[in-house]
This record gives sequence, C-alpha cells and structure tokens, in this order.
Amino acid sequence: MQELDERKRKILNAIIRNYLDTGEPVGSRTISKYSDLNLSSATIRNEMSDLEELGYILQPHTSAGRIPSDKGYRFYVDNLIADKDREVTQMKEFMIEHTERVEHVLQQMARALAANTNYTAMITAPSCQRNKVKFLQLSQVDDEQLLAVIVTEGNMVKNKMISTREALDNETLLKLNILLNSSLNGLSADQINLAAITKLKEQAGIHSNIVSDVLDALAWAFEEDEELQVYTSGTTNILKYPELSDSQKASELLSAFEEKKQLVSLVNETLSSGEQTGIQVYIGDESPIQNMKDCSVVTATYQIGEGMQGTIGIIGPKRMDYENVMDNLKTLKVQLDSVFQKNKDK
Amino acid sequence: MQELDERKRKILNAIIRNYLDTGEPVGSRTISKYSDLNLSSATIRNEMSDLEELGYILQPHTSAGRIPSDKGYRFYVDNLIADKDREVTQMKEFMIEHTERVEHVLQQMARALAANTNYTAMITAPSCQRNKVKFLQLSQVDDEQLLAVIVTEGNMVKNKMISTREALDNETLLKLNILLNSSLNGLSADQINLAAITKLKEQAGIHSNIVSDVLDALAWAFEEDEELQVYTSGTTNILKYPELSDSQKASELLSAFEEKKQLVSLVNETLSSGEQTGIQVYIGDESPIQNMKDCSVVTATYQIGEGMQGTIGIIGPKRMDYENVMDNLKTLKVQLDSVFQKNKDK
DNA sequence: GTTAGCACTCTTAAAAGTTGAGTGCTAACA
DNA sequence: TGTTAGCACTCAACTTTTAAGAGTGCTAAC
Repeated sequence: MQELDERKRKILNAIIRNYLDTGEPVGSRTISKYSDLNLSSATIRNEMSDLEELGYILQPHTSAGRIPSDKGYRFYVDNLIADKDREVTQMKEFMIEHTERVEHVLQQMARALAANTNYTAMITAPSCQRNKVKFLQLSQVDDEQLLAVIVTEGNMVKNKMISTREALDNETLLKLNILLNSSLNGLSADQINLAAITKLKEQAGIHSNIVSDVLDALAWAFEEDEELQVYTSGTTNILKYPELSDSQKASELLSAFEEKKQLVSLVNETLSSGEQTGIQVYIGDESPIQNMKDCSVVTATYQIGEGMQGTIGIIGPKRMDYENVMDNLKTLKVQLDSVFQKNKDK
Repeated sequence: MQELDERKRKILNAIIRNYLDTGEPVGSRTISKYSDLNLSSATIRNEMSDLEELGYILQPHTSAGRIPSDKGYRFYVDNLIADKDREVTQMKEFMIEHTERVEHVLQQMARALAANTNYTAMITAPSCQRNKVKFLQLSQVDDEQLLAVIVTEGNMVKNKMISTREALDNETLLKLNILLNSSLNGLSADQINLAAITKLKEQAGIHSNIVSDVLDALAWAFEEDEELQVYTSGTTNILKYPELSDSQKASELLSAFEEKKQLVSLVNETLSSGEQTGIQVYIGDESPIQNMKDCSVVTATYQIGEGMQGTIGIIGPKRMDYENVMDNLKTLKVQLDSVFQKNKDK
C-alpha cells in the first residue's frame, strides 16, 4: 500500500536528519552506526539504492554519500516530522502589553525569529484588503495642505497629505470629519463601493472633491500596505550556509530581500493557498520565487477576525531544521493571533 | 616645498586611476605605456620606489605591482580630482512636484544613487533635533486610546498611540488641541524646555497627565527619527567587489546595513564635523564604523533652513570612483536642498 | 534476507612543478 | 645627473601529480 515500508522510512529519516546537521552527503556506514536499526552498512546500501531509484535521495557524484532530493524533503516534512508540543519561547517577552505601533512589534518579531532560527525571517503586516476603518480624521496642516489620518481596526496608522486649493474653515472641516467617520467607520475596503461613494459625495456637497481625495488616500493607504509592508531580518544569515553563499546565489537572494516587492508573490501564494490554518512549506522549485529555487521557504499565516491576515516566513537552505522552524512559526502565529485579538477586544 | 613634485603626482594619479579601473595591483610597465609621460618602466620603478617610501602606495607582496595606500587615496581625493562642472543627472525625474511623503522621496533617491554608482547608498531623513512642530493633533480613536499626530516643518508625519484611563469628551479634546497647538507650534525640540512644560501643564489643569503623555510622544517621535530613519539601497552591490565579497567581510558589512543603528554614528560624525557645505570622505580606518575599515565612505549633508539637516552617504570599496561619487552626491545634495526649500516656501 | 570483502570511482587535499608579472640593482648612456 | 636597458631574483597563481579516504556496487558466503 505505502510506497515506503517502515525500514525505508527510518533510513530516509536518518539520512535527512544527519544531512541537516552536517550539510555533507551521508554514507551507508554512518547510518549503520548512527541509527538504532542494527543493520550493516551493506544492507543500508541496498536500501539506499532503492530509495535513490524511488527519487527520495540522490548522489552528488558517484561514490559520494546521498543527499535528500526535493521529494525526500517533502516526504520528511509531510510524514516524518513529529508534531511535538511546543513550549512557550522567549519570544513572549516581546509581546507588548500596551498598544504599541504594529510596525514595531512586527519588526521585533522578525528579529527574534531570525535570531532563533539562524535563517532569514520575513513578516508582513496584516493585509488591509478586508480590513476595516476604525477612525478617520482630516486636519488642516497649513494653508494648502490637509492631512488625512486613517486608523484601522488593527491599529495600523496611515497618513497622507492632500493638497487643496485653499484652506477650509474649521466648521467645514468638522462637518466633513463627522460625515466621513459616520459614513466610513467599520467599513472594509471592498465595502466602499460605488453606491457608498456616490452617496457620500452627495452629502459632501461642494466639498465632494475633497471627499474624492480622501477616498484616494484611503485606497492608496490600503494599497501601499499590501505592496510594501514587509519586514525582514537576518538576511545575512544565508551567508552562513556554504551552498547558498557563493557570490552569484547570495547576491540574487539578498536582492530579493532588499526589493521587498518580490516577496509579495510569496505572500499572495500563501494567502491564496487555502491552507489557512497550518503551515506551508515550499521546497526548492516549489517556491513561487525563482531566485529561491535553492532554498526552502516555510510560511504561516496569522489571522485576525474578519478575514484580515498576514504572513510570516522563514527562508533558509533546503537542509533547514524544518522541525524547529515549523515550531517557531506555530508559536509565533499563535502569539500574533492573540496579540491582535487582544487589541481588538479592548 | 611640496612633498611631491609634478612627475610624482602624475605617476601617483596614473597608478590610482588604473587601480580604480582594474582592482589589480599596477606595475611599472603599465604606467610607462599608459601614461603620457614617455618614461621607461625603469624610471617609473624608481619613482614608485620613492612613492612607496613616502607612504602613498604599497605592495601587497614582494614582486607584485603597487596599490594605493589610504594616504594615497587621501591625496588623490584632496588634490588630484578635478572639480568638474556637473551636469543635471537623470535623478531629476524623481523629484516630486506635489508634496509627497518625505520617506518615499528619500527611498527613491537612495535607489537612484545606488543604481548610478554601483555602490551602496544611504540617506537619512532630516534630523528633527532642531526641527519645528508645525501641527499637532489629538484624536480619540476608541474608548481607551488617543492618537497623537505630529507634523513637522519638513512635512514628516509621526503618530503615536496614547492609552488613557477613560475617554475624553469632545469639548475637552478640542480645548486640549487648541492649547497644545498654540503652545507648541513653531517650537523645536530643544525649545521645549522645563519652563515651557510647566506652564503648559498648568494650563492643562486636570489633564496635565495627558499633556505629559503627549510630550513623551513628541520626544519619542523625535528620538525615533534620529535613531532609525535611515534608508539604504544597493546593499548587495558590495558583493560585486572581490576585495569585499568574501564571506566574512560581506557578512559584517551587510549586517551593518541591516541594523541601521550602526549607520547613525556615521551620520553623527558627519553632522558634527563642521564641514557642512562640502563633502566628507572617509578612507579605510578613517571611518567611524569599525566594520567599514576596508571600505571608503563618502558623505554629504543637505540642509533645510533652521539647522535641520540630513545626510547622504555612499559606501563602497576603497577603490571607488571618487570623482563620480562626489559628483553624484553634490548633485543630489543640491536637489534635496531645493526640494525641501520649495516645500517650505509653499 | 543479511553480511563481509574487495575492486573500483571520484572528490579533496596536499605537494611539486611551471609560468609570468614585477621588482631591485647595476652599468651604460646622454 | 637623470634616464634607460638588461638581468637575476621573488613570489603569487596556475597546473599537474600524487596520495588518501570515503563510499559505492557487486559477489559470494552465511
């Protein structure tokens, strides 16, 4: 029924674990001694030969040990990792009791994650696509400029300058603010449709052009959010792994981290994967980002009610410590969930 | 009178220019053929021997060509670079006509600079140390949270959440806003002294604790500004230069770029150097950042009236194209000056 | 089915040899 | 006195050789 019997699984497991440790191809003798199978190296060799034929492991060259193939890693991730109960990590101390700027929390998280794992960490701010406006305010900053401040449910603060022909008087401003708040509060981006906009403009009367600008600002804020808010940390960690640190590959990878836009496709892929509760693992070519074909990427989404969600990701060599990484991600995911939940309850 | 006669200067110049091109030690024969001095390699050798004794050039090992020493580069930068008139670069197109968020402008600038030079670029936002408050507003975001929005003269927007025990009514909020604006507008950080604070609190009456929080927020905003607002681009460019791209050095440098805090000392050094109009060049050990002892750093400050200023920097190998870099910086400096000036005039 | 043994392969590291750019020095020249 | 040609010498970098070691596949015996 199964492609791999118990013994083959044990051997594959042993090979991969060993390779994760050392980064060196692992030979039959090593397994024979290391594992609790009590088999001679010759027997292991036979099994390895089978495993290679089945595509789970491969030889970098004749008469070298074996290394896991992408398929091998995949099997490992799917079947061989024990789902061990995770303890609370020291990350907890980064949790902020009082409401702080979300951006800082995320940057801290990324830092902790990178330090914990020795790989590269990325975190995106919760996507605002279906996020709700909590508070909105226009202020006259100087004669020709209005400042629009937008606060979302998740306590993200956005602001945008709006140029105007001339200053508005206080009363008008007050009215506009009341109007905007009463009309838009509690609405998410996709709830602000044409009908709502038309009605709003109608009510604004001669100031409908300002309303227009505010809506633009709103759209811009949401959009910017989705495109750019990616926090990374530990990008230089990849230099620690010889298989990634040659000039060519390292440069490509680091550029991808610097130009955060590229990371967005990773996020989109993760978000749209349906697998929203668990953890996503992309091994080698499975990754949506071409530059990362020599890496593995592990992602998780964290969620806040109402479909608002963000992504956490770890990028490292294929031989990353999947168990530890997945563990870390799970923990962080839970914590982020609860942080944002708390803020929301307040 | 001069330590170096005309011929030695020419030879030194030729050596450095050649080395900048190739990155390889340059030998006597090369100079003999390449320069317009019409001297045999033997003569050049004699001169080189002198130059070495004087400390301007050095040999990586016996029987290799010569490379410039830090002192050599220094002489080159100070004396040998022609101060050519710079044309308008394509950077102009990044100039934003309408008032946009400063952060974006700076990030764009950094990108352009890095692309232009093939080195790493950094730009700091104008320091707020002596920056003035232009506008300040408190808003009740929800029952327990106030949002303080601060806009400075340079159109930097800062915001900070303030937790309160209970919601304030509209009228109180209005009064507080008026009080804060009338008291603080036009003041710079160092003008908000104890006397001003005491008076302000007095006027705030029972809400003096909120005023306290606002002042904290203000201090925090200014502080954060100074510590973190550094935009970098092209960090991976250093991998293009073999002398910097070995794992060890590259990793140190890239970490410095990632942890932007380290770059702050560079800024402080530059700002406090007095040399406010021109361009500062740190060669090798001259750099205030230890990690950069194998690099050269070129910085410029741009200014906005009232002592508000920021820093632009280029980090690259010692054999960077100083002429081009200094040119780029000068151009950008002028343009930044004018952009901010324009915003201010508006 | 498992294991021991052996011949064979292939990488890696070290050693030895080769090359060539570049120097320093000396002696001759203008 | 400054310049140049010539030559012996040095040293990094490259190539080749050699040796060692890890690991395999296969066969034959248990």
